[in-house]
Amino acid sequence: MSSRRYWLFKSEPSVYSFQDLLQEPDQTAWWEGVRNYQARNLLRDRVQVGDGVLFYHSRVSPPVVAGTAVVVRAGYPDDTAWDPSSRYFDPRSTPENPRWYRVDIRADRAFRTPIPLQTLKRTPGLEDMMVTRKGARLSIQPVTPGEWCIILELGGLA
DNA sequence: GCCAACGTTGGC
DNA sequence: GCCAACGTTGGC
Repeated sequence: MSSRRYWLFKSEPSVYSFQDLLQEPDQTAWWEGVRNYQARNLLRDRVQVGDGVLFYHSRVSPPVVAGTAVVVRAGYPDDTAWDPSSRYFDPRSTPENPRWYRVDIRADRAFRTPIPLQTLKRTPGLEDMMVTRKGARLSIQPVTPGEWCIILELGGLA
C-alpha cells in the first residue's frame, strides 16, 4: 500500500474556481489544460487516486487556498490538446503520442474562511512551501503531510 | 495594470 | 547546446 500524497493545484478563479467545482455533477471535474512539462510529469507519474489536493486561487487579491479536493482518477491523456476548438489545443499532441495529461478531482471540503497566501507565508512550518516563494510558477506543487495538516488546521478542518 | 520571474522557442 | 528574445504567470 502506497501512502497518500498531497498537492496544491493552482487555478485562476475567473477561469475555474472552487465554487465551479462544487457545482459540477458529483462535484467532480477534469483538471485539464496543464501545459507545462514539470507539472505534466507530476500529473502523469506521481498523482494517484486518493491523493489530497489544496485548491488554490491565483491571480486574485488576495490569493487563497479555497478548499480541498481528492484525486478520483490518476493521469491520463488530456484530449483537449487535440481539439482545435479548445483553448488548450496543441497540435504537437496526438492520440497516438499524447503530450499532455490530466487527472480527475472531486471537491472534498471548503474552508470556512479561505486561507490567504499572506497567512501561509507567516505560518511556522510552511516556510518551505513552493507557493510561498516569489516567482514559483509551477501549477501542480507537492505538499508535505505536515504542511497539509497545518493548512487544514488553519482552515478549521482539522 | 505593472512588471519581475520564469519557461519555452528557435537562430546560430 | 547556448542563450537572447519572447510569451506567460501571478503577486502586488
